[in-house]
Formats: sequence, C-alpha cells, structure tokens
Amino acid sequence: MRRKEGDKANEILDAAIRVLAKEGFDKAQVSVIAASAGVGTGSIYLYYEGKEHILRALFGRFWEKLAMDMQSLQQDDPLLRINDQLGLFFDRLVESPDLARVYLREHHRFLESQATESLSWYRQCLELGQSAFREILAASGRRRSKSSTDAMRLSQAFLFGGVRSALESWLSGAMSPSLVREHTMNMAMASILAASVRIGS
Amino acid sequence: MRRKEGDKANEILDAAIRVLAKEGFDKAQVSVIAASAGVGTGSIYLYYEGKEHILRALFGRFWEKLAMDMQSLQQDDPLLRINDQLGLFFDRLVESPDLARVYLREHHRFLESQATESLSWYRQCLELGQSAFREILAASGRRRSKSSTDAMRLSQAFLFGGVRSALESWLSGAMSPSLVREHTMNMAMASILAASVRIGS
Amino acid sequence: MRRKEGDKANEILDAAIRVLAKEGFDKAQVSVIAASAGVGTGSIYLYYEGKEHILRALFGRFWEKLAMDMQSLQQDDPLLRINDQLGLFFDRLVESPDLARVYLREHHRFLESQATESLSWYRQCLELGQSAFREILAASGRRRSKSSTDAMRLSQAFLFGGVRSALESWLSGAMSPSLVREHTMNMAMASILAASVRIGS
Amino acid sequence: MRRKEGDKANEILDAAIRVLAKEGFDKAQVSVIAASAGVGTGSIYLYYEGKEHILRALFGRFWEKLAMDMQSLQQDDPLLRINDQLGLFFDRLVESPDLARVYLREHHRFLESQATESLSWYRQCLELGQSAFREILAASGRRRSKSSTDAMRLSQAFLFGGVRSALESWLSGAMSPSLVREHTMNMAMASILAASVRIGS
DNA sequence: GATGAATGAGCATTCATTCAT
DNA sequence: GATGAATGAATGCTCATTCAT
Repeated sequence: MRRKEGDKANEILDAAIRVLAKEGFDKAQVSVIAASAGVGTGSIYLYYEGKEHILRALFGRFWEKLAMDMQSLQQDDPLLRINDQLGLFFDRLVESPDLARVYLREHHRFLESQATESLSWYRQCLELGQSAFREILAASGRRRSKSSTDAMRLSQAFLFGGVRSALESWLSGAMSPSLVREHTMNMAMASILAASVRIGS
Repeated sequence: MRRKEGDKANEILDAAIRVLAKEGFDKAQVSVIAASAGVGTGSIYLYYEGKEHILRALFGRFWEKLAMDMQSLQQDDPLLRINDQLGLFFDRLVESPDLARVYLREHHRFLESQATESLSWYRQCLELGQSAFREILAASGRRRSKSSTDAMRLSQAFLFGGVRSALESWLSGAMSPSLVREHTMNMAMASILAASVRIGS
Repeated sequence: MRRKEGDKANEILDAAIRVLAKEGFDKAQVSVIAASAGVGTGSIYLYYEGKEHILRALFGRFWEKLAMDMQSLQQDDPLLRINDQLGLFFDRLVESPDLARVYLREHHRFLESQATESLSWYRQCLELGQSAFREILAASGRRRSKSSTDAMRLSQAFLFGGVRSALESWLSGAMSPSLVREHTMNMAMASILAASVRIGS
Repeated sequence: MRRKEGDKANEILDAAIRVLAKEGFDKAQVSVIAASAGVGTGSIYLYYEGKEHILRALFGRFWEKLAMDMQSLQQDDPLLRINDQLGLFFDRLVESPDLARVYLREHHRFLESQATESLSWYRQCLELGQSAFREILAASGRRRSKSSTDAMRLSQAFLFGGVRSALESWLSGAMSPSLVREHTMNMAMASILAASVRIGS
C-alpha cells in the first residue's frame, strides 16, 4: 500500500536521517536525499526551504514528539520523573541508530539555527526537566535564585551530555543497549542527586 | 636561503582555532586561516598536508599536552586523581573558548580520522583515566571482566560527555567558569562514585 | 522538467575545438569552453566527466566519422584506396583549421589516454589502411611475417606523419590547400610505393 | 670526477629532458627538474628566465648541434646529402629516447615561442636541407618560383613529419632502431625523389 | 653565486537551488 | 504539484617565481 500523499514531507525527513547519518550534513547531497526519499530533487523544495531547513524540521519533529511523550508521563515523584524523561530520550535515540548519529554530529547546528518554532519544542523538553528539578529543590526548602537556576541548567546539561556520550559509546562499540541504558541511568540519577543536594544545601 | 622562521606551524594552528571556532570546519577557508596566521595561503601546505590535517594536528597538540600534564599528576587517591584529570581537561578548554567551541563541534572528525599518531595521545588520556578507575575497582575487590570493562568505559564516556555539555552551557550562557567548574566536578564525582559502587558490587 | 535541449554535447565539443586550438589543452579553461558553447560551466559535467574526457570525446567523434567514411570507399585498387583514405583524413582536417591545430598539438594525449571506446575507432582507421597495404603486399606475392608487419606499420606511421607535417606547414604558411593536398598526396604515394616494393622484395 | 662548474646550465637541460620526457611540459615541475639536476630550485633562475626558456634552450642546443653537424657533411650529391642530413636528425633522437619523447610532444611549443636566437638554429637546419633540394631542382633545370619554393618546403615538412612519426612508432613499439632507420630512410628518399621529379617537371 | 621557504594567482570541479516543461 | 536539466558561485590545492639569507 502506498503511503498517503501527505506523508512526503516525513519521507523526506526519514531519507535525510539515513543520508545524514552516513555522510554528515556537509557531504550529504540534496539530490541523494531526494532519491532516497523516492522524489525528484526539485520536490524537496516544495516541502522545505533548503538543506538547512530539513535539518531543522528533522530535529523539530524529534523534540516535538519527545515533548508530547514527556508531558504524558504520570510519575509524581520528580526524581523518578526525571529518570523517566531521560529514559524516553535515551530510548528514542537507541531505537534509531541513524537518528542517534545525526543527533550526535549535527544537533549543534540545530541549536545554532534560528529555527524559532522547532527550537521551542526543544526548550519545552528542557523546561519539563527543569520543572521536575525545581520540585526537588522546592521539597528541600530551597528558594529560587539566579545561581540555583544556573546550577540547575548546568545539571541538566550535564545529564544530557552524559547520556549523549553514552550513546556515542554504544554506537561505536558492541555493548547491549540494555547494559548501556542501565548503567547510564544509574550514573545520571547519582549525579542529579548530588546536584540537588548541593544546590539545596 | 630563507630559513623557516619562528613558530609558523603553531601559529597556523592557533589561527585555525580562531577561524574554526567562528565558521566551523566546512565553512572555514584555508585562505582565511592563512591570513589570520599572517602567512600566505600556500605556506599552509608547507606545514600541513591539507585542511583535514590541520584539524588533526590541532587536536593532536591538545591531547598531547593534556597527556603530559595528566601524567604529572601526583595524587595517589584514584578518585581524587580522576577529579584532577577532569579538572585539567576542563580548565584547558575553559581558558580558550575558541578551542572549546572547536572541540564541541569538530572533535568527532578527529575521532573519525585516521590520524594514528595524534589519536594515540587521545587514547593515552583515556587510558590514564581508566587506570585510575581500575584502581578504584581493585580497591573494592572487584575483578576485571568484560562487562566491568564496558561499564568502566561507559562511565568514562559519561563523565566526558557531562563535562562536554557543561562547557557547552558555559559557552552559550553567562555563567562564571568557577561556578561551572565547581558544579560540574561535583556531579562528575557523584556519578563516578555511583558507577564504581555499582560496578564493584 | 526541463528537457535536454538540442545538441549540447556536440556544441560543447565544437566549442572545445575552438578554445583548444587557441589555448592548448592545459591553458584552456573549462569555463571558457562552456561560455563558448553557450552553456553554464556546470553543464559541461552533465555531458562529460571532465576536461580530459572532452578531449577523448572530441577525437572519438573525429575518428568515428572517419572510420565510417573510410569504410564507404569503393575503390578496389588498394594503392588508390590508400590514396583515398589519406585524402579523407587530409580533407577532414583541412576543412577545419581549428581541429587541425588541436590534432597537431593534442592528439598524443588522446593516444595516451585510456579511452578504450574512442581509441577503437582510431584503431579501426589504422586497420583499414593496413588492410589495403596488405593487399598490395599480397599482390606481390609476399607472405606476412613479423618484420613485414612492423615495416607496414612503420610505413603507415610515416604516411600519417608526413601528412601531419604537411598540415602543419599549411597552417603556419600561406599555401593553398589544393597545392598542399596535391603535393602531399604525391609524396605519400611515392613513399608507399617505395615501401611496398621494399617489403615485397 | 665532478663535472666542471660551468656545466650547470647543461646539467639543467639534461635534467629537464628526463623530467619532460616523463611528465610532459605542463606537469613537469621546476623544482623536480632542479632536484634532478642536483641544484637548488632557485638556481634554475640563475641560468634560465623561466620554465618556458628551459624548453627553448633545450631545443636551441639540439638544433645548434645538428646545424653544426649538417654543415660538416661532405657529400656532394644533393640527394645523398639530404639522406645524410635526415640520418643525422634520426640518429640524434634515436640515441636519446627521452629527447625523442620531448621532441615529439613539445617541439610545437618551441616553434610557437619567440625564441629568436634558438629558432635561428632550427631555421638553419631547414635551410641546409632546402639548399640541397634546390641543387636537385637546379640540376633538372627548374627555376625558382613561389610555387616551387612552397612545394620544396612542403616536401621538407613531409620528410620531417614522416621521420617524426617513425620515431613515434619506434618509441611505442619494440622495433629495432636499425630496421626503423632503414625503412624510414627508404621511404624518405622515395618521397623526395617523387617530389623533385614533380617540382622539376 | 646558491638556496629553498614563502608566496598567491589561478582553475577544475561540485552541488544547492531554480525554473521551464 | 513534480520533475531533473541547467546553472554558476564558491574553494582547496598547486607550483612557477621571488628573494632574504
């Protein structure tokens, strides 16, 4: 059965992930992405303004889905919720090694882009994490301050970075996803605890 | 004849860091690097085989220095030694925001390159960290195994990734290096402790 | 979509002849050839793999046409047939001084290239000439031998070289093509007769 | 024994022949010629104004020697003298395959250059040949005319071209120089006879 | 005179984007 | 809407020549 017409935009993104994973952004040719998506070169430009915009759309779609799923989490305990959030992030990338590769190598371009709308999904994911973090701090009676906000962001960045690198190890090595996941989450939880204690003190 | 003057090889690397930090590898023009180094375009090729090789040399120099410094650390306690090692890494990048930017965006190219010699410095740095890690595990009576080795590498990757992202936050934000450093090291130590406890159990 | 229009492939070859005649292969710029052909620089690469391939195609086209025309010759007398063959070769170059110039200066590149297909047309032209030569020898009762084959090839080379140089004289001087043609063919026939007598003896 | 100092100019020409034979003019690097001559790159420019001038000097030397030798020929019979002249030309190139290669591929550059002095040696060689030719014509009672001069030049060109191509065959094939020489001279004499008869008629 | 490090003009080729069909 | 032929700006690298030593 043919995919419905309207899905060409997504087919292009899927093709882009395949090609970008193999070639990297700069060596990925638009014409190759088009061929991989089964459309003509020119058709790409009916759906996206240009190569750069494909990248934005690709990450936009990723973060949008993730934001949706993170919002659906029911967990009340903020620490466990962060655990679940990180787990979602991790699982999403582990299930698509190509996407993971693209994330590792090209996400910085997304951040440096001016893709207002797509970036807002990304920021929403960060916000959901920070929100949980704030609950932890609130529970320990700590007030918000400039420095605690900074520290919180830093903690979050640390977590993301740790998970990021764990994924990188996984991609380059021969470890089972489950081992990687377990170990990574363990370290992540430990560091977040350490961070909350320190900030909360 | 005209003699090779001064330290052109290093001046070219310094110029490359400046240009790469601003433009990224693919948009960085060799002629611009040359101009920034105060040499002619062709001179670049007297010192490096090509653009790619500049990148290799750049990271080679970075890891070589770091390996030297890490080897000079006197700290006997393995946990504290890891702390010092990470501190060296962190400080080196914090003192040169341009280098930090290049590290964040282009280090993967270095890893994917075939720069055998330069890569060996990188691997030596990793090895020094793993060595300390092994001491920690040994102290807790844990024998080496395939899974513990994997876990150890994963922990190390997590640490590097966390520090990496902390640097990224620092670069994009307005936080003081000292706050970033303190907080990052705190989380790093916590996660490494958690890892060693888990692996050692 | 835009369809491939007209005869761009041949227009590019014609333009290449004009530019190569004036500049020589190494100083001929692809962009100038493109401009002379009235197409964009990049379009050249839609039709030919590169500068070198344009040269191959150019001589390929030349020898292909010549091979066709040589095959159409009806002349039964082998000596007269050789005369006609050389005449075809001569006339083809005389009618296009630019092509003659390119032939004189760049044909060796064609021979040194690996243009299997194009070269086969060239070899076919040589073969047609040798075939006539062999008939002459056969008529005089001479058997084939290694040395007679060599001598035959040598004779053919001598003929081609003589005609080549006559063209060169014509290009650099102010002689009428008909005078050049008459005189050249005269010498050619004389030398071929001398050769066949010698070989056949 | 070290060659005497003053021979560097010639050593450079010898080196140039070696390198040009292998690489062709455009791909031959001045620095490689210098290295092959055992001198520094810059020293080339103490002896020759540039790459182009090396080529001119190289052919200038060749034609100068040949002119000298041709003048020394004692043969009174003009036809036999032409035979000897061609023989000198042939032998000079056969004894140095590298020079022959350079002659075949690059002599046209020499002709197109403005190397007044060097070209005069070349013209002198031609003149010596034409002089013998004129004697043949004179013997047959033919007066000079524009058309006979042209025809004579054409004949000479034909001869040179024939010999040229014979050399080319020799270089690319596996024929003995003596066979090539004998056969080539045979054809050459036949064509010159034919030419002189025709012109003289 | 010799040298070779330094230079920078020059060019083939690629590929994102356009637009006639 | 779709297409892919056509485009031309953009750039890494080479190498003849120079000139400080």
